Parts: sequence; C-alpha cells; structure tokens
Amino acid sequence: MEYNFRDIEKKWQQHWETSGAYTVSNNSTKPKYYVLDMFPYPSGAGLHVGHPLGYIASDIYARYKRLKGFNVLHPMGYDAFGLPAEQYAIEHGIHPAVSTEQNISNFRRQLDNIGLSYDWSREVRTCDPQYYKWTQWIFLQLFNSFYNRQTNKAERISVLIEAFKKEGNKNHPVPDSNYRLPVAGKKGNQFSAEEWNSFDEYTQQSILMEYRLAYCGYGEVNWCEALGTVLANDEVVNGVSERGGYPVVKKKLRQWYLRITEYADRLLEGLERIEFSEAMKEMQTNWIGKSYGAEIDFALKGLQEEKLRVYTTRPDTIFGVDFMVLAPEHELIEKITSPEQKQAVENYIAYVKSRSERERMAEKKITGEFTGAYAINPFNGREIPIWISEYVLAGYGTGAIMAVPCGDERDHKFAKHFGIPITNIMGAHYTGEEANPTKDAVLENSGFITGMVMREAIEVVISKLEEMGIGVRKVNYKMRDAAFSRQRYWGEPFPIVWKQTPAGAIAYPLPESELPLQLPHVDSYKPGPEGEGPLANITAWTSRNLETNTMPGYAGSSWYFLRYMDPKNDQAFCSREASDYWGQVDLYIGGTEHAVGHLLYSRMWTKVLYDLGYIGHDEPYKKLLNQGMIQGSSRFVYRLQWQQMCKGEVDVHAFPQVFISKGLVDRLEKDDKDVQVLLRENIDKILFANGLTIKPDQIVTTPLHVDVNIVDGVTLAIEAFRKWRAEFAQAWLILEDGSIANPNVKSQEGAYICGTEVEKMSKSKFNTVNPDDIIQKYGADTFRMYEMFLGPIDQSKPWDTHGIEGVHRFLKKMWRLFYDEQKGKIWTDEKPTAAELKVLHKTIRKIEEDTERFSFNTAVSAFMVCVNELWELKCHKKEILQPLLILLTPYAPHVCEELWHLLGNTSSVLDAPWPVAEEKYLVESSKEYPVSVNGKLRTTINIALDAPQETVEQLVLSNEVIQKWLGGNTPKKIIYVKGRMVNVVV
RNA sequence: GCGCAUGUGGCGUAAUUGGUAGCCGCGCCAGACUUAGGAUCUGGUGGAGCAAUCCGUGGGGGUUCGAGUCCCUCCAUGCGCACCA
Repeated sequence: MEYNFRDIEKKWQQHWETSGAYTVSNNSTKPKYYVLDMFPYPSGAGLHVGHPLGYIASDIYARYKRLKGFNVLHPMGYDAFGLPAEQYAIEHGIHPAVSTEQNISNFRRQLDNIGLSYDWSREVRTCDPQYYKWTQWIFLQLFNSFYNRQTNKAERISVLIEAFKKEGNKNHPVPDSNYRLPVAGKKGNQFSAEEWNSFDEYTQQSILMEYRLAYCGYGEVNWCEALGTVLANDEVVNGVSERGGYPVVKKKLRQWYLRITEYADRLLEGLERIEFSEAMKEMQTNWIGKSYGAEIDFALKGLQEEKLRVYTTRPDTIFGVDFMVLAPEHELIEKITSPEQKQAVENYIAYVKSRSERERMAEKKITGEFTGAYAINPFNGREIPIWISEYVLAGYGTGAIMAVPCGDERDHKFAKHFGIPITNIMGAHYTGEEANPTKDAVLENSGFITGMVMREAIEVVISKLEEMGIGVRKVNYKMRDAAFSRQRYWGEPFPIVWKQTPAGAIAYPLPESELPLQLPHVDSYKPGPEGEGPLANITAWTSRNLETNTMPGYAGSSWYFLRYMDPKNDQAFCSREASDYWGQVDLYIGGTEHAVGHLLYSRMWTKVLYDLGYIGHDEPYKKLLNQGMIQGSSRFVYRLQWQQMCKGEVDVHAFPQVFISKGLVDRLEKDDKDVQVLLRENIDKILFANGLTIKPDQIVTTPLHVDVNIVDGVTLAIEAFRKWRAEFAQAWLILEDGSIANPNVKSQEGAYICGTEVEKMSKSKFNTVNPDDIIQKYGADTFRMYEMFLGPIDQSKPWDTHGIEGVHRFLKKMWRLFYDEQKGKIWTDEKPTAAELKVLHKTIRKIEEDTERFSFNTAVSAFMVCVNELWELKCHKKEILQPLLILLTPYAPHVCEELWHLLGNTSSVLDAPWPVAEEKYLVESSKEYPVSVNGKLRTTINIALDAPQETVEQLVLSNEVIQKWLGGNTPKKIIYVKGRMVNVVV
C-alpha cells in the first residue's frame, strides 16, 4: 500500500467540505483566536507559488490553535473592487463584475487545492452590494463625525452643531488654521454663536465640511492622466503610479478626503500597544512624520500689515538665519516682491510649474530667486533677504522657512550656490565646508542665548517668542489627509447627493434606508466631463445629483476583518456582540507592501468606530507577521542577432533561430579566441545546412526570457523548448560542450545551459510557477511543507522547485512507518521503548516551540529528524505514531487524516487532543560534555549531570587528552557550566 | 543622502539565553537491489593534510575563560524614506 497522495487529498478535501469541518461558530465555550490573511485582489493571472506562503503559514497556525483547544476564526474573502478589472474592461469590453467573478472562482479553486482551512461560509467580497452597503454606511459615519480635540476622539457632527449654536467655534477651532470663512469682509476663521446662527445654509455646511472626518474639498492631488484618476500618496511611487507606472502630476481638483491627520497622534501612540515588527512601526512612524518646533512671525521691511510666518524645529538657531525661503506657491510672494525682481520671480515660478514631480526628484539642481524683500530678525533687527525656491514645499509647515546655512545641509548648499554670506553661530563646530546639524554645540554670536547648549536654547527661545507674542510652539506632521475619491467606475459609489443652492453646491448624505446605493450598469468606461468618472455619463445618476466619484480600493479593505465576524448581518456592519466576542485579530499575516496604506487606514477606521461606540477595541490587529516575498528565478536563452551581425543587409526571416549556451556566451564576452573560432565554425555549419552562405562580421546575442517550467535547474529541455513557441520549432542550439543540436535530428548528447536571474515573479518574465502544477505532481501536503521549509517565513527568497523532492521523500518515508509497499500494514500495538518515547516527546516539545514562534522551517526539519530517528529505531508502534500524526496535522492535514483513520480512529484528526510533552521521558542522567583547553575544544567526556565542580575537575584533569594539552602545567582555573561545557584555562 | 535589515559549505538553511559551528534538505560521491530508472535503501560529503593537526560564520580591531551571537570600524547586498525645515 503506497502513499497515494492524489486520491487521499481529493477524498479528504471533499469530506471536510461536506462535513462542514471548517465552519466556525460565534458561540463557544472555548477561548477565541482570530487568524487573518490579507485578502487578495483577484487578478486575472491567478495565484503563483509566491502568494500562498502567507496563507499556508496562517493555516498552519490556525489549525495548530484549533488542536490546542481554541475556537479559531480563519476566514477568507476578496478585495474585489479596483483598477485592473476596469482597465481589463476597457481593453476587452468585459464587465468588471463578470471578469471579477471569473477570477474569484479561479482563485477559489486554487486555494482549495492547497487544503486551507477557511470557513468559506463567512466569505466577503468588497464588490458585493450586501458588503459595500456597510462600507457606505461607515463612510456616512465618517461624514457625520468630527474630531473633538478636547475629548480626543471622534464625535457626532450634531455635537459640534450644538456647540456652534451656543458658543460659536471658540472651543473647536477650524482644523486647518489657514482656512478663511466664506463670509465677505470676515477676517480669520473664528465665529460667534450669533454669527453661526445668522449664516445661511451654504455657509454653515461649508464650515462643517472643514470638520468632517470624511470631507470634500479642493486640493492638490496626484492626478494620473493615463489611469484617468486621482491617487493617494501611498499609491504613487517615485513620481509614477504604483499600478502601471504611469506619470503622475499635481492637479487642483475637487476631492473627497479622510481627515486621518487628526488621528496622527493616536496612530503613533497605538503602535506602542501592538506587535508589529520594528521595521513596520518605523515605516508608519516616518510616514506620520511628527516633528516638534515653533512657528515664528517675522516682520517685513517696509510692510507693516503683513507678517512672514515660518516653521522651524530649531528656534535655537535664530541668530544664524541668513535668508528666508518661500515655496514658489506661497501667497505672500506677490505682495512682497520688489519691482526690480518682479520679472525674475515670475520667470522662476513659470519654470517651477513647467517641471514635473519626476523631473524634480530626478535632478537635484539648486534653483531659486531673490524677491527683493527683507524680513527683520526680531532679536537683533538684522535684515534678512527673502528668496523663493522649489526646495521648500508649500504643503508642509507654513510653506516658508528660516534658512540657517551653518546648521542645515540644504540651506548651506543654497547659500554657497547663490553666494549668500554665512553666519557662524557654533564656533569650531562649523568648518565652513559643510553644515553641522548638531544640537550639542555651544552657541556663539547669538545675543541673549550665547553660551548656551543648542539643545537647551530651543526651549528658551520658544518661551521668549511666546512672551513677545511673535511665535508659538507647534507640532507638525508629514502625513497629509488621505485622498478618498477616484474618478473611476469599479468602486463603491458615495452615498452623497449634491444640492444646488445659489451660493454653491452642498453635499448631503443619503438616508441609511437607501443603502446600498448600487453601482449602476454602464456600457462605457470612458471618463466623464471635467475629470469626472464614468458615472458622470449616466443620466439616471446625474439627474439625481449623485456624487460621480467612487471610493478608492482601500475603502472596502479598511474594515473587512470586522465583517467576517458577522458576515450575514443585514441590520449592522457587525453586531456589537460578535465584535466583542472576536475582538482584535490575534494574528494578521501579509506582505510589507501595505505598511503605510491599508494598515494605516484600517487602524484609523477602527479608531473611529471605537470612538463612536460601535466596537470595543481601538486597534484592529494584535500581532502582525510579515511574510517575505517569493521571487521568481528567471531563465534566459541567448539568441543570435542576425540583424546586428550582418549589418541589416539581409532578410532576417530567412535565417534560422540559433541559441548559444550560457557558458559559451560568457566566454565570448571575455574575448575567448577558442570560443570565437568554435562558434564561427558552428554558425557556418548551421548557415550551410540552411542553404545560406553569408559570413557574419561579429557574434552578437540577446538574452530572452524562457519559461522556467521547461528548464530543469539550468538545463534547457530542448524538445519542450521547440514546442514552447512556434518560432522556435526549428531552432538550432549550440550546446555547452560546443556541439550542435539540429532540429531535424532527434537525439543528441550535451546540454544547453540557461542564464539565471532573480526577479519579481510575473507572467511577462515567464518565471511564474503555478501551485496547481506543483500540487498535481507532489500533492498539497508536500507543497505546504516545502513552502515552509524554504526558510524563515519573513525572509524573501527565490522559488526553487528542486528541493521539493526532499520534503516529498519525507512524507513517503513517514507513510512507510505505517505501511509497507509489499507487506501492507506494519504498524503495531506494541508498547514503546524509552528511546522511542524520548524521540516522540522531544518532537512534541520542539514542534510546539517552533510553531508558537512561527519558525515553521525548523519545525519541518524537526519532523524529518523525528521520522529519521524512528526509522532507525524501526519503530512502527501506534502509541508513538498516532501522537506524531496530530503534531503533523497543521502542516500536512490530508495524509494525517488518512493515516489517522487507517489507525482505526473514526473522528477527525482536526479535533484530536494535542499531545503533551512529558518531562519524564526527556530527563537524562549524564551528558557528553565538550571539554576545551583555553577555549579550544579538545575532547568530550561523559559526566553525570548532577556532578559537583570537584568531581568534574578530577575527571577532566585525569583525562589523557587533556593531560596531553596541559603538558604538565597546572591549570589556572576550570570553568564548568552545568549542562553546557567545561573549559580548562592554562 | 538618511534610516533599517542581512552577510555561515556548491545551494536553501540550522545553532530560543555568549558555551561542541554546519542540524534538516538539495546537490554531489561511493555502494546495494534492479532489464532499467529522475524509484528505494546503505554509507560519505566545510577547506587543507597520509596523519597528528591546522584553518574556517563578509574584512579589520576589541570585550571575554569562551564570540556566528556583544561592542567599534570598514565593505557588500536588500528594503524603506527621500528636499518634511
């Protein structure tokens, strides 16, 4: 009876499905545990072997926890709205709903193949109206809430309105301090109760919009023309779109935003309470980018009514300010520029506008222009020239800085470039060569703070500024509010109706009873007028004055982990009862690519829902585990380039396809004369065989990606290669040994060696490996264990199919502990020996430890060690083998369930009692101690574990080998670490 | 440029706390059973040397009885951020 994994896996997968083995209840006396995968976007390409790495890890952990007696929630779903489906629709005319449905069923089939223990009755799809009804509902909660800075949490907008009616906004200043009330003749942004009550509806609603957690406003956004939509900051990488790599430009557009900046501090603080990797926490911390400093108002020379407000983290350097720099967009520029400089400044601004984000990032030229204006240093009255330059960003701080060249690298370069004199306020700490950003220097040339250490002067200066009324302490964040609308079709519609008033349009929420606001069917995905989405083309939509934007991809994924808890609820997004029972996700597994996107947004949504009292916890994930990426290992063949070789004088199509083996290509590149001669002879032969007589000038090859699946290691399967592409059917190959593989002659000796490179796994590089193929060949259990065996879960590594044999052999070997091919059943009911019990209990302990710390690779290795040792002991005893099956169940569930039943069990191994490692089988009385002399290992001596120091010293000193190394000297001391080692110091 | 992480046999890796470096697997070598095997089994496999032994965890230095592990420094690779004042 042999290990027939195909039948076994099919049988149990069906059985588990029909018996509902993975269905989880919200009512259980067992403790709960929630294991979650980052749900996938169901792309048309399907899964490759890289995707399941995290799914397998989470599945092992979920199954392990279940065996340990937990009620485990382990759900799966699809992040099904998004750009690619819509792009596909534009190109192929297939409705996104249709292609998404197809992709999902393909994903599901692939996932099922792996034997993952998901409770599919809880599946969610973000594009399902029953799901996005609640995404829209949560959006309305965001829209109807504001962040109360006094109580430090989100509250109903009605609370704010009540406050405005009674006291104006003196206790709730506008979040954006630069906001100006849309009231004629009104300066500043404060209003009284009377004023509020006198405002018209439009004014009131416009003001409220400034407070809402989801709001609509005009702003600079990342506009991607090719995709026809706006993108969030985290969706733009190096100035191009993350998806597709299209150019992105800054554009002013009406957009919806999430006021995530109000949560900056709580998002930072929350990081201290959750288990994310340090790297992940740091990425979020950097993204939030909190900095402490001061805003300082500088008087302007000859301009009484205006002030120049700058933001600095280094008020201590105020005596070192040699110039000011404004962002080119700064509103003060127009007012302060001198007539002489007007033209130059205008030219400069035009130049800045002409440059794309990408150009700015690529070339770091120092550019700028003098405005002709001067600010006044409040402490010594010094006149400070005001410049403009693109290195100062309009969107951060006040869009203006005080430049201190001796302390800041950029300011220093700017000063040197434009010949601005530099004041040294830190003596020997500044060399004149480069800026020194230290805070530890003693200040010089600094008026009332001269002699102070910079670090301490910061506080002194801020206090002084506040006293003088020209400065305030200020905290700034790099993080911006998140752009929350897309000018696209395939996303959640906003439940918003626009009401036209004479003063302007007002956004009103749709009543909850009208949710879900269903996405209408469209025939065309073309953008609407004026940068609006395809919904703007639908009259049934626009006639109701509905919002035409849709929500971004991260809307649905910001709360899906809650829906799994109560997926069928049509009264609420998730009942409080369900969310209180399941609480936080105990273990969340996924890639690092969502560090600042999804993980930040979902943390914010959770905090809002918590503030509003809908859930009882304010961090969604207790522990995050990042799996590494499995890269592709690409293979290359090297094709002769006739065009270059024959200077274009020939018809390329007349030439045969000729490929040269990697080793020869390498030697050719090193100008190896022998290889050149060899190749020329071979090429002549091939040309002759094809009836051609041309002599090429030089030998040129181009590497081409070749499908990894037709390469064994680095050796090309030549027949498969000829079949792979019609154009290669008649290919000639010059093999590694210099011989020729002729397409018309069947068998040949010698091998064609391919080049290799590690790259991202992708269809276009022909380096994807489909898990279906691996599972077909080796089975799901082997596949699962092999993915884990590859290395630590958090490490990235290239896929290599080769080592899988070892894991497969292990499973076959384990099977043979139970059943022999000839003899059949060989397991027995005999009593185990001490040695066998020791092997088992050692393994129990090791597997438990390794699984708990997510060290799955060492756990697989421990299983191999265990089976090897039992094999050596010729142990076929049920009492040993049965507990081993339980241990292995999380890793290789199918084979374990089969053997479990063959041992005579009638219930499922999925709920078997986890064995307990018993110390009594593991205790040892003595140990083979390593004994070293001066730290160098010389011998080992068997010593009783409870031996005292004197006995050990005697034993060691009487040892022949040690005596030899002592050479008659008396040791200075003997170090004896009980249970570890002995070291003799001479 | 700044920040973080990682460097161990031919390869993937192991060594939970400073305590026998190389477990497990791939590959390779030898043998057994076979008509045959890319099946299975047995043994070997860091380098040098007949051996005793010596050398070995990216390079250099340090702490320690003892360092892959701790500290300093340099190098390489990967990831993240990139004018955030």
